[in-house]
Amino acid sequence: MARSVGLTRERVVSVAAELADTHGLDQLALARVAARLGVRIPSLYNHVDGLAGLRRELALLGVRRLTDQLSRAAIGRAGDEAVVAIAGAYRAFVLAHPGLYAATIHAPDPDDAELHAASRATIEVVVTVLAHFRLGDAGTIHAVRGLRALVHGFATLEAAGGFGLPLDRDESFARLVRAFIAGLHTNP
Amino acid sequence: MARSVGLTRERVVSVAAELADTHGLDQLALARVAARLGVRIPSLYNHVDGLAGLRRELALLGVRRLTDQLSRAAIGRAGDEAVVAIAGAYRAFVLAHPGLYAATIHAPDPDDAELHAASRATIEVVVTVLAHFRLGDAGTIHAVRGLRALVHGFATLEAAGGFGLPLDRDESFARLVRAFIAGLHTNP
DNA sequence: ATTGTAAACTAATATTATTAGTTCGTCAAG
DNA sequence: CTTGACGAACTAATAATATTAGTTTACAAT
Repeated sequence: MARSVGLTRERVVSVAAELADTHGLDQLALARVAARLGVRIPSLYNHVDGLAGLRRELALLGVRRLTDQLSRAAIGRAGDEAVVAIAGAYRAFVLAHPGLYAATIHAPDPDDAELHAASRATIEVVVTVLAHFRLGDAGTIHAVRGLRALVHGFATLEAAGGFGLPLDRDESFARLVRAFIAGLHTNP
Repeated sequence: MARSVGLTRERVVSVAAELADTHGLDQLALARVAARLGVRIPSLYNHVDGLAGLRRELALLGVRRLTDQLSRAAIGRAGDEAVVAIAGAYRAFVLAHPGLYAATIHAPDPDDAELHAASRATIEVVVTVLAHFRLGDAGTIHAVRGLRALVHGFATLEAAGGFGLPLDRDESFARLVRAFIAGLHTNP
């Protein structure tokens, strides 16, 4: 029996992310992760601090990947176009990785500096994009909150199957983002 | 030992709703419900179909209470004022009953006619309020989705502690809703 | 009085997470 | 080479949970 099977924290977290995306974050269990890796449950504790620790790792991974996607979407764009791009990228990320994204939402440990820094990096991207609208410090924060709320709300409802009627969801989303952008221009 | 302790489905669901609101829906366990009611776990099965059934009951209760709150908020109001009112009522409901509200989100059983009817009733209130803007059939649905996404997103992020900075959240919300309403007037 | 029903129970099973302690390669120091 | 420390994965045990099966008993209707 191979004593070392090449388990690493990266592999454990990666498999967990896959499972969370396909079966839902609330269905994530160490038992499934271990089974998928061909390993007994306690072995996971050598790489990850239990289920809570694993979920924290997922949150960190999710925030970082989201930041990455938003940054890429904003490259070479500015103003309205950049807002549309990051909104679309955010929505696409939630739909592609619903479990990983869900992990990023739950209120983090206030003492977790690493996770807080990662979250701030995400906000930073949006702040940068919205800075071009010259809304002032407070105005920019209000706008960041609004944009995030709107995209988060749309994407999570969509991922949860919350839009029953057979009407084009892309169109609904585009209209919502357009309306928000219009508001950015008319605000004091 | 009293053989009948006066347990009813209503009491079970009511206690569960309380626990879900205070400790989070994901922390809801039959063990806690039973303990709170001074009863053994299996006794709950006489009134509720296991944990899954209990969560379904919570979803139904949540949707109905939400519809009730939205309806009340819209009474005697129309146009912009009505939109502001139901948006505020929706947000207040999520903040006051985060667990109950969370239960209403998870994708329901497609065969659950009762739950679907209740959901449709909620949508109906919003449709009625937005009908005054004369957006057409499709336009109204897009607007309903947008409003719901925006309020859902803001309130759930807020409830999850997602807005770190010490800037007035009421103001952020008011601006977002105003921008949305402005969009309703300018859209084709 | 009797009998049926329903509510609550005990007991048993399965799944999960967690901790403690064990085994056994591997690798580096002597 | 040998040896000894370390780490990765293990077994075993414990606790919490949900669920099901089968049992008891109060109460109400006949």
